[in-house]
Amino acid sequence: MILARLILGLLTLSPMTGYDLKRHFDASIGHVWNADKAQIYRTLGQLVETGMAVVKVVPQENYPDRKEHHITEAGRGALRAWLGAEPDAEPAREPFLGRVFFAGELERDAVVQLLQERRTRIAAQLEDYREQRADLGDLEGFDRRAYLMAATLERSIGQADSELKWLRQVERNLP
Amino acid sequence: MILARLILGLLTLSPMTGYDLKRHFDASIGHVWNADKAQIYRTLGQLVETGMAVVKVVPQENYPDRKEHHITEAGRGALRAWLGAEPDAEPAREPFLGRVFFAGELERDAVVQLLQERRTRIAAQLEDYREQRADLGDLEGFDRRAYLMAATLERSIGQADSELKWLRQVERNLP
DNA sequence: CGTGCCTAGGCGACGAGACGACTAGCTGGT
DNA sequence: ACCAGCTAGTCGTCTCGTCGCCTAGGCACG
Repeated sequence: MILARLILGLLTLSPMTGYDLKRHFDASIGHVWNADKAQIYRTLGQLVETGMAVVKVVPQENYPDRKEHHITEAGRGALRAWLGAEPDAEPAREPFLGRVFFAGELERDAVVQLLQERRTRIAAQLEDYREQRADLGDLEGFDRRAYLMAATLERSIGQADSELKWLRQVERNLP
Repeated sequence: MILARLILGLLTLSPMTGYDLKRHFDASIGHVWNADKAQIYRTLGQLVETGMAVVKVVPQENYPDRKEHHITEAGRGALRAWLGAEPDAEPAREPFLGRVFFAGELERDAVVQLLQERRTRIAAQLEDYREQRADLGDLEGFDRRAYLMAATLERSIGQADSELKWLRQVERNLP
């Protein structure tokens, strides 16, 4: 369900093919959600079936035809309804914390290694986010739409940043 | 897969029934992972099939029999192997950020409301985590096992805390 | 006396997501 | 000349997780 909403959201930016969508998931909203391409195409099919989007085939030279998916008024309505609706509870799912929770089973060295590997991983991610953020420039003068999109990136940055601090602290104090 | 590991981890603390496990998921590791009870029972079945755990039926007076699941040596080995293994990439999945990302479709007031609702939600969660944390007391003198478990809770607290800060900032600066 | 909740466990169906394979023409590099 | 990679899309299978419903005895409340 959520994937359908995110796709509708992306279609408000511009009409897209499944392929275009996949690239957006890998790039612009990769820090929020990621999707399997098979899943994307299936969901696009459902959106068309339920009248949320319509397909326009655009032939190209030297490349496969583009099946452009355009959002319909019904689709826009459904998107707005979702955005304004009661958010349903998000169950916690933090695989890494799961490891840490039971890492007492390991030797101390192994725990330290676990934490350090995570640290390099998150640091790399943070670096990536910061680059994306830098590409956006100063938020002053952004309209609400652009501001909110950039804000989600800042949240991901803040998140990575606070995890790094936590990791360092745990490493320092680990008995 | 991950659920199997978490269950094995819990079984190292003490033998448990599916029912016991469900309560642990709702309480102690609720901030890390949550699981459907049907899923728990199914996974327990698999663990027994693959020799990771064995069942001991304990009759009770006035209550249904307890099917206690005890972790085996093979189970302990599998758990340690998992804890030490390469963590696989965790795709980002933040439904709320998904909303915010496209919230530009809404009126300004509706966005503010969205942010505020989230804020009360997270604040309540934070309160809950803080209570759990207070129940644990001072970390000084904890062994590694207990320290790491408490550390995951602190991570969840830090996470909620940094989200609250972000929410306030976004509300303030929202164009 | 009935209603609802607690303990304990189970079943079946469904949707979401992950993974891999396959088609097909064009482009760029060695 | 050949292999790799990009654009674009399709299919099938599998696992994971969710949801709802069911059994069944004991307990407390009103």
